[in-house]
Amino acid sequence: MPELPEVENVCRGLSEILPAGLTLESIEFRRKDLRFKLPIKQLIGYCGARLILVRRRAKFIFFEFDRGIVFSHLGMTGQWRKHELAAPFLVHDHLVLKFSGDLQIVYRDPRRFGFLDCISRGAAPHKLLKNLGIEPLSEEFSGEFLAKFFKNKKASVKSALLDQRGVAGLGNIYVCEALFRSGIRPQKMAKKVRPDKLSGLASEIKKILKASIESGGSSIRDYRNSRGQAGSFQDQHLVYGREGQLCLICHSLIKNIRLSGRSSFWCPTCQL
DNA sequence: CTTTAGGCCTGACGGC
DNA sequence: TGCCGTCAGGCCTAAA
Repeated sequence: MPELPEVENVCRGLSEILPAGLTLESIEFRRKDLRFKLPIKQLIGYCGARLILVRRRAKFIFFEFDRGIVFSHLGMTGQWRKHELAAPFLVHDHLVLKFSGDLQIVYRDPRRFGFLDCISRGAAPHKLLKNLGIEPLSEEFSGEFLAKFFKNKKASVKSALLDQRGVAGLGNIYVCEALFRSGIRPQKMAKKVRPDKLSGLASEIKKILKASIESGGSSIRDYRNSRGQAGSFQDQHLVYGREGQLCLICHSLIKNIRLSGRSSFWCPTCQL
């Protein structure tokens, strides 16, 4: 569900709800597993810890504490929401983090593709984090970076961009949109994309991510920020979810092909 | 090393 | 109304 702009919005919202310096007082486990079994003992070890900040890395949310990091991935349908003290729980409310000052946040996730884990001080790099690629909004992400990453890659440019080991944080929506806006067919072999198109691709990726963050992300179905609000960037999608409709640039019919199991929307005229 | 298929889950939707 | 198949913003794992 949530890609980089959505996760960024969740982190910003959580930072407002949870000011630095709060103490994590307890964790309520309403079930023992999400996508993976929860490391309950280790997580309980964070009770009493002071929160330093909440930030995003790729599509992960990092709760940084004085004694280590608790991190969360939202999968397809995960949400972190502020939870009022006496409020009832909903069926898919799985975890509650209870902080000092009666501030609580709840993790809700119908499909349970999300998960929560932690990395304690001095521990080996976590296997789910150690292969993460660079941030697309960083300085080092550029056409030259893509040229290096795409070199010798026989996979489609679409799959290559979804590979979190290269650029970390993109998902299906923003890859479809960025490829359209830079005029590249999703099914084109990564290594065969003309090098002069790669700086355009990198800059369209940055542009679209920033614009989406500003719009509060894309809410296709489930996504809500930590205050329960939907984003509005779906109104600016040019191809995603528009199969069979007219291209807004050239009026061709937008197509949808499956690439490595994912729907890929594109315009046969605008994308070469 | 690479790429692909299957699997994890629930819920919404369309066709019959 | 209800049942069934399909699909969904992610990504790990095993297999080829």
